[in-house]
Amino acid sequence: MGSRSPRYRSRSAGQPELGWNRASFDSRPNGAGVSCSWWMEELEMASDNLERVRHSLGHVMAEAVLSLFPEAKFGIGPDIDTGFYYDFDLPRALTPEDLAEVEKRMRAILKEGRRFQRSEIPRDDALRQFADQPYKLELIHDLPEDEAISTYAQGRFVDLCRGPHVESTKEIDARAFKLLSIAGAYWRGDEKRPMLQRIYGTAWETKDELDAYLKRLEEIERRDHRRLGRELDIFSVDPDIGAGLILWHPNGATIRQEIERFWVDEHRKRGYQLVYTPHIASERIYEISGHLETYADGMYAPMDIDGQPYRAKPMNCPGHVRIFQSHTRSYRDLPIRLAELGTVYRYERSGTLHGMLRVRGFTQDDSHIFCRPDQLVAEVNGVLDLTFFMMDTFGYTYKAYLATRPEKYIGTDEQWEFATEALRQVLEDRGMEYEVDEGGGVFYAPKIDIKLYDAVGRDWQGPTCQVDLNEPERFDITYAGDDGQEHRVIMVHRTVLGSMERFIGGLIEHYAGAFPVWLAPTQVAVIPIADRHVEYAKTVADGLLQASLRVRMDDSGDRMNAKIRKAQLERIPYMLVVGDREAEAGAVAVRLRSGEDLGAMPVAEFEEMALKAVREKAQV
RNA sequence: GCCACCCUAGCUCAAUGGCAGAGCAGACGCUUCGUAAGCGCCAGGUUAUCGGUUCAAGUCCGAUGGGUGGCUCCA
Repeated sequence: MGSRSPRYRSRSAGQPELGWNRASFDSRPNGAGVSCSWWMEELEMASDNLERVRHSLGHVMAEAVLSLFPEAKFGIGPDIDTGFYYDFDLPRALTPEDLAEVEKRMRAILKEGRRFQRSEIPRDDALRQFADQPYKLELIHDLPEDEAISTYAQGRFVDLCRGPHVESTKEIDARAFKLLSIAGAYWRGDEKRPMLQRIYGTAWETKDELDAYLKRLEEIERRDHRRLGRELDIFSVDPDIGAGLILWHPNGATIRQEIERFWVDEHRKRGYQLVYTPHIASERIYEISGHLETYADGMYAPMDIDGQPYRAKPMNCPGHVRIFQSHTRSYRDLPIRLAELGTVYRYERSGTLHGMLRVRGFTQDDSHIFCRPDQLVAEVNGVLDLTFFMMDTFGYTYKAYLATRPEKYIGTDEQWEFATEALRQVLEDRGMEYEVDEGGGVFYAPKIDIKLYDAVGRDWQGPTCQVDLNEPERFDITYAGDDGQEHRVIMVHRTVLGSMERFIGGLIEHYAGAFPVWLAPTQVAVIPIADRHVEYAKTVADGLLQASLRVRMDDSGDRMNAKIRKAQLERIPYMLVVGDREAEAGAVAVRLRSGEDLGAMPVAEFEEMALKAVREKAQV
């Protein structure tokens, strides 16, 4: 693909973008019983009133902080999806104890039943009134000359603010908010400017809603892929290997191999050709591609090979382009779809690294489709077919966005028009609901982005499909048309999973560690009740192993109950308990990780059932 | 990278500046058990690393590495 990767909105960044969810959560580790997302609706229903409550609480918090720190300087304090925050410049760092004290003072203020009073004041008065508040002064200076400047007063405390607010603090349920965390935040998001201290709070209409939200945060913590990754022995990160570099343990490697196998099969079926490209390349290729110009910050320093600078590969596209260009291509050859599970290395600032979700080396499921203009619509359609098929398989729901030309862009208006319309046509023809993300494209490409919603209703940046307007020019990629002339190739970049690291990290949370049978590192645990059953258990396990099931037989000295508990904690889909009765009958007693007891059945019957679940990639 | 905080056994956590401990996991022994933890015993540590203050540092100070929550940025 081109010089910039698709925009990703990290769900791990910022306060979790979560709404309140009615679904009750099962605290057991298999995560059974978590139902899907009402939360989006809940968010949309979040009334104007709730926004006013949240914003008003921001002011109340500001007053509480001021009473604690008379020298406090104020930044901004808006309401957000789940509450509010306010940025302060304070003489010292805040501690968790301060948070408790601020919260206490807020409750006292709420109790007083303050009225919020709006005033519109002349600019000069505003400048005078906030003379000792440099950040507020800056905000005032940036307001248009003709715009009225308004302030809100709640008793003695006055803040520059557009509003609106509740009438009185009596409208706020003092039990329905909570201060959550302290974080650094640059003034106006600019890292060259001072770093302020931000206090995040969450606020709801009622205490029940607050409790539901806090419970939801706990559920999300239980699903955290870093925690489950360690507990389920899926991956680790070792400081001596390096931050942001993932070690895939056998369990993680099994999951990854199954997904990669699935991915390879589906791509072959759909006419993709698989390729491999090297992990390092001469700098020359990145001069041609333009990455050295536009992506240098994301690339590692050059290494010297025989006096020539080489770089770790940050993108797969140049290699794919060169494979395409290794022959002259005729219009009859197109489309050519090159795909690679291509490992790339990109510099990420240390503070942004996060488990498997944000790393410095990762494997993209990358593909570049080289086609003629008249093939573009069909190709994009094919990409979406594949995309939705795979996302359905993993049980994600999704929403499509058409991202159009941004302010800064390269290429001609005609190119943008052509490419954007092709994408739009595909979405229209499919009768899909989609939103237009005006100006949300990358500088070299319009694109279709798919946002995924997981089992607890969180959104993730998912598949993306871009019509690259940069590299065909830079590399001068052409084919011979039926007129014997050279024509410019259309190049589609697309990824379905994104990267194996991020996708599987997300899957861990989506499934809460309880992978469907086809992905489960161990699919079957055979549990002999007493030592005399071990021999029979071995026979059963061997048989299933020969049938290509991933089986483990537990011949430890533990009691059956303990063996079951261990298997449960590992989220093993099937537990086969074998005792005298089963050995006698050539049967196994099947327990599912949901706790359901299917009773005894012949081994052959179980084998068939399990293989069917694998084959169908059943969501159990 | 920046701000704040954190780093004690594989994991989760104790220990006023004064003898480094527990539970789980692990090894071993006993128990042979019918759907989520049987009992006992043993082992496990240069308290992330390096340096400093102190009679004495897990504890106080500094640096480095790593992590957490954010900011910024992204697959």
